[in-house]
Amino acid sequence: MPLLMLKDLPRYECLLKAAQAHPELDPSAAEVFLHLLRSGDEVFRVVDRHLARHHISEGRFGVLMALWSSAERPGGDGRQALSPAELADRTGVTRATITGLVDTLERAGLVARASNIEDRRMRSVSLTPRGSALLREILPEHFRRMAWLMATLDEQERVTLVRLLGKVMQRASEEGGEGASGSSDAVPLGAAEVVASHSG
Amino acid sequence: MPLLMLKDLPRYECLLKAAQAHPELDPSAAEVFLHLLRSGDEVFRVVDRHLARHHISEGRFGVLMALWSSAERPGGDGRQALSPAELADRTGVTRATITGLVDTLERAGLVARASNIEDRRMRSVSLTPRGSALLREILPEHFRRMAWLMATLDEQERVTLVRLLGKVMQRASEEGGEGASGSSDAVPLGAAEVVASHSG
DNA sequence: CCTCGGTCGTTAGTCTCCTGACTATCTGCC
DNA sequence: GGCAGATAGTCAGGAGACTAACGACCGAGG
Repeated sequence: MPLLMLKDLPRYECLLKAAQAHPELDPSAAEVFLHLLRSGDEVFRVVDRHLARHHISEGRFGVLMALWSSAERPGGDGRQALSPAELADRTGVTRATITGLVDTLERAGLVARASNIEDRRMRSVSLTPRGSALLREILPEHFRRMAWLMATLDEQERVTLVRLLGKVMQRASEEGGEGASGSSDAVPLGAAEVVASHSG
Repeated sequence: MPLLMLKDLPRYECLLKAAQAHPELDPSAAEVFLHLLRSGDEVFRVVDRHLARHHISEGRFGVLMALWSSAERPGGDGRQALSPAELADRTGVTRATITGLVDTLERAGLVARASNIEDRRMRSVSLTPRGSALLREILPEHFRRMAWLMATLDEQERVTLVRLLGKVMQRASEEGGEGASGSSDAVPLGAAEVVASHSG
């Protein structure tokens, strides 16, 4: 995931200049867009550097966290078992990817697979004691890094940031059916109108 | 890059509950962190779906944009040539990765390599007419999508968002030497103190 | 001249993740 | 009972990114 458009963000004046040649370009929108991608990437790297020291990749961590958070639920303390399909759903990757991730984690002794008697297609994945131990070792520092990163923001700023990001995020995901409906190459929805009304 | 921790963000109450068991966990920091990564990912997907229709990946697009933005500079109109090392620097990937990306782009006829007479180690990469044409075809929709995504935010909100993201981004990148200096497994800087003063 | 350190682009090998196709299994309808 | 369709997990192949190492080349020093 390391790599986002241009490394050093263009100055705003450059965006303004580019907008003259490209009427579709909304300079302030572009600025937000670039800042968002860039800061997400930067923040990700900070925690990824930590996880990498334990040979945990983003994907692996996602699986471990999914199992962990399901174990923290009201039920029993050690009953954390999810099917690969559940894991795929919660981590947002395909089932095929989960197979590979679980393979690696299983080889490392961090998770275990078990068969399901009732439905023989299904398998359940659960944290081993070693997997739990690793998480207990990793998470404190992981949490510390999140807190450290956000320490520049006061509570009010955090609330604002979450609210604004939420608006953008919803906008981005609501357009999920764009590839299936609108299709080939045109503007997904009424995007052209929105832009026109905004820039004109 | 699609995949970020847990797909559906935990509710704030869950974070509060988890914080009881893990004193290092700052709930509001974690919420910002998760929103940031998640929204960055979501936003990225929106533009990536568009680029993918033209068989342009994130990395390829980065190279094209670097060449394009260097061509838009004060100099001549068609003189857009950068060395692979320059491209690596601007897009934030290694020179080895650039070799692969340029290979693909060259095979597709979008860029061309040329030798440098003065320094025979160097080669210059430039957009072909076909590459320029593709960009002219792609960019309007690309810009429209950025504008559409941000259309939920008014100018004031955009300014605020850029400012807050800037603070986090700077924080994240200033810690760049963290792996080299602090090293193996401990807290990078005075992170523990920051957290303590924040949560206590 | 010519060697030495540094830089350039490339190659080789590895890793993660994705897409698409495949096999095994369950379920509902005849 | 037996077959169609959906579903679960896996396999195969590919793209992108990294590190480590290489051969080619420049520039400064003896």
